[in-house]
Amino acid sequence: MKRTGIKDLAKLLSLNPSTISRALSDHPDISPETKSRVKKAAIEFNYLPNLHARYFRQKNSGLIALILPEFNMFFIPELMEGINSVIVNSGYSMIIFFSDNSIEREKEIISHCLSWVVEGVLISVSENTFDCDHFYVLKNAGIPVVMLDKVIFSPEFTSVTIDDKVAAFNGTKHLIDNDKQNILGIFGNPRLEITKNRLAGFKECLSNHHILHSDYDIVYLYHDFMNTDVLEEKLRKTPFDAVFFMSDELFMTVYPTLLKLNLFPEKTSIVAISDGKMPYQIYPRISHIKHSGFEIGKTAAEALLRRMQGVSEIQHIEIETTLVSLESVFI
Amino acid sequence: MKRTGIKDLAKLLSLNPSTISRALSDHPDISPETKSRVKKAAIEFNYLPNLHARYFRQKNSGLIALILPEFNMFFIPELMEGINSVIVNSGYSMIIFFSDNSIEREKEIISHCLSWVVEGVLISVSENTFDCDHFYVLKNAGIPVVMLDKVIFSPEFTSVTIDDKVAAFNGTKHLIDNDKQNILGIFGNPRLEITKNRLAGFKECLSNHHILHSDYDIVYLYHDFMNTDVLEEKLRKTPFDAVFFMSDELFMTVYPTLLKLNLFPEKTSIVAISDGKMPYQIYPRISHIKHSGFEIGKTAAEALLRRMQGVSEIQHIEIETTLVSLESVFI
DNA sequence: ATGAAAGCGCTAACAC
DNA sequence: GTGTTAGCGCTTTCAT
Repeated sequence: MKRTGIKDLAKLLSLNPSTISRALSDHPDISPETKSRVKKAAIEFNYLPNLHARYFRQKNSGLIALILPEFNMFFIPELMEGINSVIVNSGYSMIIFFSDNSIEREKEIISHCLSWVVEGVLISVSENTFDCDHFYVLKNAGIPVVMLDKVIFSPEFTSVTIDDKVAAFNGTKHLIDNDKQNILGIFGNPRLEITKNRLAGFKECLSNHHILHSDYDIVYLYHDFMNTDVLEEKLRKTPFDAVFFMSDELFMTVYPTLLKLNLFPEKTSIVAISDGKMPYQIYPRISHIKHSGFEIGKTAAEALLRRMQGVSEIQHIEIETTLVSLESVFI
Repeated sequence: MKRTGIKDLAKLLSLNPSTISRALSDHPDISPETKSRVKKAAIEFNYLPNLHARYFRQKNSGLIALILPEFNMFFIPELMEGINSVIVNSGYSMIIFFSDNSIEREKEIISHCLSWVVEGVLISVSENTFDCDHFYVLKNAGIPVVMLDKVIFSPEFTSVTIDDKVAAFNGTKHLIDNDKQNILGIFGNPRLEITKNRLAGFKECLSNHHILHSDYDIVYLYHDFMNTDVLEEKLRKTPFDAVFFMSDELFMTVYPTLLKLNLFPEKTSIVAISDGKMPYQIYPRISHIKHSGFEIGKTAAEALLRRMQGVSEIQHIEIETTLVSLESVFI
């Protein structure tokens, strides 16, 4: 069964296709009576616009691309929910790609976005992305880009993150306030902006409290450097009384080791920067610096829509985090 | 800067647009030399096809729609990863929608899919969807539909789930095998196929082991019936020695209550049907029936591609689950 | 092996 | 307030 198009409606109502088109899009020129006739017929004959034809003609696409590096269970769903909450009523649809943490894949996807004539791009960059060079094709094509969560700072592109440095500072401070002195910091890929900033907050807090380097240590765990054996060795040898995790994922990676060594909860206090779900899924619950994936997604999508509407200022937006202190530092 | 189109390349190489088009798509008529000239120029001048124009002309779209009911952190990322793993090399792109568990939203989205001329639909139905009537517009338009995870059984549409009944049976059996007799079953929306089947497996196992109704109980927790107070009352009054959860989400909802009442881990054994991540995020770990969201997504996407390629048989595929027994029933 | 020309469904500039 | 017409970028039939 062939689907009804504007032409078909035009024939049925003895009107010109352009009149149908205008009536359906509430063009002021068209008389109310014609409009209602057309709309009635459209419903009766199940008319649905062909968006490819429309967007092709209009030289846009109604599409917003979301590019994600991976399938992170802690963050992605909330992030997407936030994005969706603003996109759903904007008339845009969301086309989604996964870069699998590969910069090459990321470049391919960006080409694909151009082929799709997307009108805006939300991207959380891959672990192996260290500059924004490959975004310029988008910029040059007039397609706004907003980075979120995993970002590269650049004066040319808007980004939305949490207040990484403050978050790490406050988390570390919470440990110190609870009389912890030997602190182990667990961080991700040190080349990422997100890691640099959280690390800076961590270190600044320690130095503000006159905690010397001999009394803290840092381990980087990421990708091909998931060497938990080394970490285990370290945990066995050094009597850390607290561990700071820069993320949920890292905590979850190390958590089994902490249990295995009987360090948690008795001997070691823990603080993590977290989306606020994980801390309630373990026992005992842990204090954490709560950040909201939903807020990041929402804010980024709003910023993108603004840029798509022509607002040209580049911003770096930081979403505030809050300390959630559960009874004691580790309960 | 105007983007290079086929016409531009044609002018540059003094060839006809149609020759360019054919060369780029490796048409056998075109001479190898012409092909390489064209391809070289395409790269040099950053030619990227306009997919709207192409698909519009070809009367298809290169799009597969994914319709999800909600943002479930336990399942969605794995599911998407499975789907993505097959779609990524198929030349199709994924356009994603969330129904927010509303049947009206679901219908709107289906219209939208038609407007987008999507070539296939993967759908996990909303909690308020009880039949497949609204899928017929897709079927009539020749667009294959594959349901996954949350499905409605229908002879007209393919579906992919886990072996719900067997999974629930085996989970329950594991509790009984560990000498548990007073079992509480926690289930979701009883109108959903998924709940019916898991419930059937649960009950069948109990009846096979001659456990009478006085020795087990069932609580439904879903959506607007998240009455954990009632559940807490029940847990307080009845000395259950085991709880069966039909899903990760339900477990996570009730887990705090179990801790609060000091029932877990000493007094109560737990089994859940789970994606296999959650059990390692709590302490102590729990035995579970492991199902793979990745497998479901992958299998559903494969089935969809097959149907898109013209294979017409409707199937109901069940993905096998396995019991993961952790040391004892609750460790 | 290449060119010419039509047309996918829709919108918008221009008539009247 | 409605009709006429052209054309978005691409593919494809038909012609050469």
